[in-house]
Amino acid sequence: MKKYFLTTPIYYVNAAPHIGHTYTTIAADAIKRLKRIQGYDVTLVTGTDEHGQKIERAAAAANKSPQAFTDVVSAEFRKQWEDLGLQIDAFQRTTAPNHAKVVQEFFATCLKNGYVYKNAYTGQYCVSCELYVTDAKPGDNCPDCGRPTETVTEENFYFKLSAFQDQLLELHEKNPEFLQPESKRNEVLAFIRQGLKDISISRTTIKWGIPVPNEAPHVFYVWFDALNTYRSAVDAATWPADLHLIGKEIVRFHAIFWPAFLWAAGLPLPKKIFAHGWLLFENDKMSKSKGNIVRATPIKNVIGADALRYFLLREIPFGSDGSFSYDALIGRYNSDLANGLGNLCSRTLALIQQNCDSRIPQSSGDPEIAAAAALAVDSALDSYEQLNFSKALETIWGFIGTLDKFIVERAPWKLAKSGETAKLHETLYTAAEAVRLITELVSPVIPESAAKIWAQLGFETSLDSVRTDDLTWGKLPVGQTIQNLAGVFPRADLKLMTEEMKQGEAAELARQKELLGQTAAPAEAAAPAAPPAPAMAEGVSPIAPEITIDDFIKVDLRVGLVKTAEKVKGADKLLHLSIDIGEPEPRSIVAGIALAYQPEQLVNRKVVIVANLAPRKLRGLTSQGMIVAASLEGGSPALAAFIEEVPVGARLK
RNA sequence: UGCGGGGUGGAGCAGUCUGGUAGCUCGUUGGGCUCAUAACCCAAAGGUCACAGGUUCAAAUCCUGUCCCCGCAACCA
Repeated sequence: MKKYFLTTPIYYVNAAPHIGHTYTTIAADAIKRLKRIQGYDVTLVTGTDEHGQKIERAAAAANKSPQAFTDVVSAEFRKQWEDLGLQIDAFQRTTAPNHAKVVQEFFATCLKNGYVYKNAYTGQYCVSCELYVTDAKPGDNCPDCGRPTETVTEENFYFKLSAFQDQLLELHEKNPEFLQPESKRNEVLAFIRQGLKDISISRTTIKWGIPVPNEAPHVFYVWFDALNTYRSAVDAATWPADLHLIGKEIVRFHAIFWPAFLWAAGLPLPKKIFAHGWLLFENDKMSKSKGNIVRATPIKNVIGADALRYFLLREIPFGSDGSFSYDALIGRYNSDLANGLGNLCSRTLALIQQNCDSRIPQSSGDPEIAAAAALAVDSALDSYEQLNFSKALETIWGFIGTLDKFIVERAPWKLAKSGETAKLHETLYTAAEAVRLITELVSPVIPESAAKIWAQLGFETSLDSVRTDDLTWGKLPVGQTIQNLAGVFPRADLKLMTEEMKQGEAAELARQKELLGQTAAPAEAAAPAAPPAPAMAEGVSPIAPEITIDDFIKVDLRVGLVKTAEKVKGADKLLHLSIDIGEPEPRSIVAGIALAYQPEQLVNRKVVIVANLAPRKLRGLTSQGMIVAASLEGGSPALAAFIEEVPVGARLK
């Protein structure tokens, strides 16, 4: 049998899974089911990426060893997929013993082939991103996360990415199918044309990683380690993958690094990489500060996994960014699943129950509907093949509309009264047979519900055994007895369900926090193999670790009076202030508050500043301190102020 | 200021590559039906396709310019 091997990203476990991870994995599961219908022997791999400094830190914050910490979070991912009924064939962890062996052998081969070398490097390193910042000087901030960089000299192993520049260019130029959607391919081509530099693939500053053989204290750095999970999860014969399903943030690593690594090791490349978009919340990026991160479990508990699957795959064109909201989810559920598919099944089966003694009547069905069905099947399969789920579902639902219309036109309830049995039977057979085809077609997207309808149609076989050949008209056995009629998609009450999901969300958040350890580091987004949206929290951000009074007293907070304020040229967010704190000269302070305050609002206002903060240059201006402000939702600041009169220069403690 | 992505009836989107009747879902209004989950069917209202030029027999679609929105970065000590 033909094989099909697909993967999700290997999720970074510095935080618990949220709906962004779920989106990717659900899509992968749907593709798996689809490929099975097409007759493939399908292997779906997912897993967790568990090494690196961020994990070390998150673990430390939770008072756990890295291994214990990742055990917990990894299990959380695995449990999530089980809860949602996803058909995962292999769940691989980067901490798995066999994985380390695969990575080490992979390295040895690259070394032998001359694509790896050792070199000393001094540069500015961002601890948070675990990345060297090129072109940065000491004191500069990380361009990605904005945190200060540290000057680090390190001996690293390097991978000769530069050696593959032409080959990579050719790969992407000649194989437009290799990376989709096309917009991503263009970005990658542009990136390659800029010129590729060799990349560091080991670290000596990190302990929590796979050791480079005989080269302690070197451990492998994220991508050399994580990407190989796709190989270590399966036996050698299963490689290469037919499809890597990824989020758009990790395109570069999959479309540039990974092919180069594989070439260096003399291994075949994956057939295709597909990057889907971000999942936004009501058109906003999900983020901790906005408190709008959503998790799958509460949604599943309230409205069902299939409702979520259907929503994600129908509402969002695969490859584009999409927007999640409770309103849209429930709206889709009611109009498409309850009123559409659910109601069609309900009326069809009820008619058969009432008029045909619950047996599928003798007929070959209406030829026009049969023809429409064939068209719908072809068109839907075609869209599916392009991973265009939304279009495939749109086509199927168009066919559902055709049937509703057909039933009204035929009015079988009238045929029954007037005794037109032959026509009645033809009508009901047509409806039931169409429902069968629809059920098979939607099964990759809503497997649980499709299986229910399947059983109601009287089938005793598993829906998983359906193949493309079955998708032709007339395969519904005449005389088969329909079973246990019950609504598959009861209508949802918008207000009630939204409320329940929000409550469930709050509870789930609390549970996850508990799981990760109360003071878990607010590990943010940009996690290597993780899709959209930052991790963690909503509402109140976690309280920082405990300090002593001695720690606090180190911070010198003073009351200051704003003397002048002006916008910083060429910067949207910065204001340049001079602030009197009783010193001979007012301080020059640059603050990122221009979006919230006009300069004239601030002059003569009393503010609180951190007076003993190391000076720093921002946009060419020296800032000798920092203004204290509450950080509101969306990141906008509100300056601290006093109700009583306070003298300039007074210290806060 | 760069780099992306957008601006299409009340809402959300498709259509733009490959010019030629502006389409879908939801919502609204009127009617129908009663098998079905207050569902389903029919009909109607509602858009100068952001703006301005240009190419063309013909532009939502191609070209030029402008405006606006969103994300990211530069800059939130």
